[in-house]
Amino acid sequence: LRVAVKLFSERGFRGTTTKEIAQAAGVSEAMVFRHFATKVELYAAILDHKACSSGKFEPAEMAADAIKRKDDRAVFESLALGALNHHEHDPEFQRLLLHSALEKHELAQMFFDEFVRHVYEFLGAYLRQRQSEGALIDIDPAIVVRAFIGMVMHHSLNNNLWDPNRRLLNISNESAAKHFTDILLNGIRAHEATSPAAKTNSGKNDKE
Amino acid sequence: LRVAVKLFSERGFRGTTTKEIAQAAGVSEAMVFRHFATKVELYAAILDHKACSSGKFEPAEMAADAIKRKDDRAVFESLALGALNHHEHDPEFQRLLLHSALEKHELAQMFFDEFVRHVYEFLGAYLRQRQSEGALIDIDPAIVVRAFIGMVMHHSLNNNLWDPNRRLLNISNESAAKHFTDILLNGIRAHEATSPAAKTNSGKNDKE
DNA sequence: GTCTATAAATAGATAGAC
DNA sequence: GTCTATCTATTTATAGAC
Repeated sequence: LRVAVKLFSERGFRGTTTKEIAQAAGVSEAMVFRHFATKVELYAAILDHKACSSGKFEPAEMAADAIKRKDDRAVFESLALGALNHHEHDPEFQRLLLHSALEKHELAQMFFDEFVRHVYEFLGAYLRQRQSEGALIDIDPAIVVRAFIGMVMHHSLNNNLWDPNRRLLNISNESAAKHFTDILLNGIRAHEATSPAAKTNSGKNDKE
Repeated sequence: LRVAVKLFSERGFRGTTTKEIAQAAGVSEAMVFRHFATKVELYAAILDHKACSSGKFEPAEMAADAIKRKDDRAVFESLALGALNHHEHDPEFQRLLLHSALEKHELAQMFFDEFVRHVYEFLGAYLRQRQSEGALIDIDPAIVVRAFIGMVMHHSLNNNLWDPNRRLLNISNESAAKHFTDILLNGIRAHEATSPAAKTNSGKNDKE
């Protein structure tokens, strides 16, 4: 049951045997096939369950308050923190999703179509509104969403997959969410605002 | 041979059978075991070869010129474009790497330790230098590297894995590299520079 | 070098007793 | 519900002829 999730997330569908699942669960292999007619049925049930429980992570609701206040920083920071915490609390989900995406299971596509597309539309609409208000520069909102989700997801991927000991970067989710938001909104260039007179004396960077 | 790379990248190690490889290559299964004693030996040879050929993608060299000129934009843009083109030209590599990372093959860890760590040190050093010169804000360089690599890698991952038809975002690698660099360096907020008098009249965002 | 045939182990799945 | 025993197909790997 729960142990099947763990094994599938670690070794993928084809890499996990029904015998291993039964053994790890402390029952006989026959028991597995009592509850699920086939191995794929078991896998589908797991992906289904995970996909549903990930629905709990509702971006629109999490950021609803910040959006009403038009607090760009809070919008992105709360979404990033929510995603990072979600991935840290349930690292199996990301592994399961990656495995099923690589193995081209339909559930991965379903997740993408329903969840990811939703985020793009949702955040894209907000960005368009803020652009029309002159608060944000003129740039394809989809690129902004791609960039921000990239920062967040890649950070989770590093923590869960590549660098679990966090040798390259070891920061709290709060700090990561804050810094990613800072970068997205303000970039990393030293702003002229901090030294107002410097605006014209940096001829090196021709484009501002 | 070449066909084994394709199959392994599509279905992973355990998901690919020696029979399939032989069949796809147009030879008998026995031939596979003539050239490679075991299946893992074949897989290791492939990962080894891919790891080496990815060494061709040398970040330090690609951006050397831009670094000498201290052209931040060119540094990041050239690295991003190089990575995006590399992934587009050889999508199998990213899939192979992900599969081996999920399956915890040592080659994935090796790639991370040697290549990724290298990029962090290399870009981190450059960022530190630019910070000391006052060109960039005071932020942990590792976070900046994580954010930028995140944008680039996640974009490639979307193109190769999640959204190969590019329904959510369909832009050229050149455009993606440019926009990611823009965001990293300047953020997406409308700058006061474009309307100089506006500096104090936006009391909404308390922190600048 | 290449094949057919086959061994040995393991996979998913079922039968039937308790 | 749970088990042991077993079946069938597949998978890795080998033997030996051409």
